Amino acid sequence: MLSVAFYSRPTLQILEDLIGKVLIRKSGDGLTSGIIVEAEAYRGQDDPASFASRGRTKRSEMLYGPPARAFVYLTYGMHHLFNVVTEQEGFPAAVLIRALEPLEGMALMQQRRKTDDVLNLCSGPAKLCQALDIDLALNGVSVSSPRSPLILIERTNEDEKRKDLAWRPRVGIREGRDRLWRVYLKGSPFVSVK
DNA sequence: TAAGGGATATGCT
DNA sequence: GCATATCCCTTAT
Repeated sequence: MLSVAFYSRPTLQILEDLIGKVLIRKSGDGLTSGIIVEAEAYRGQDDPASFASRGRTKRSEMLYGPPARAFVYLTYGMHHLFNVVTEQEGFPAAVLIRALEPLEGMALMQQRRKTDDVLNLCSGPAKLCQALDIDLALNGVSVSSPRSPLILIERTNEDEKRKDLAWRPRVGIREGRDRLWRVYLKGSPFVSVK
């Protein structure tokens, strides 16, 4: 499992390192997991895309907290977004997980997403929250505790065997209009933005 | 391409 | 208080 130290480093470094890691969600109705193929960084009050750019408010408070905690919020009134808090307590920063390659619990994901299309299960920040049943109830939970319902780990050999990936993790960097720090796994069909 | 929907922050009164 | 604009999206068209 990725340690607190992993999340205490500079956010852009963490951002890149998270590509290829596995996000695991344990819930009452089963286990679901996926390989991170796209993510995006928000760091500091000077980042105009970050909640923190508009000061320390109730909504941005989690960003200022200690690293290795989940920051979940609702956007557009209906979609949950999942971030991992990074850097030292007091410095507002996080990485938004934007897309996963589904790994385990495929049937459960299909049921929650109401589709059988594997490419449509986790190819977006709100889609993956729906597929993994991530909502506000998980806001603030640790992602580096063995007992947590939400953890991140290195890919294991078992995963490699199961997936037999054709591509190797190579990170691409996308510079959007105002989102400068988005990375994705090159060649993956599971990224959210084509 | 647009509509759907709720929480948040801001700017009034 | 209340009104309004905005928000890191998805689905259906």
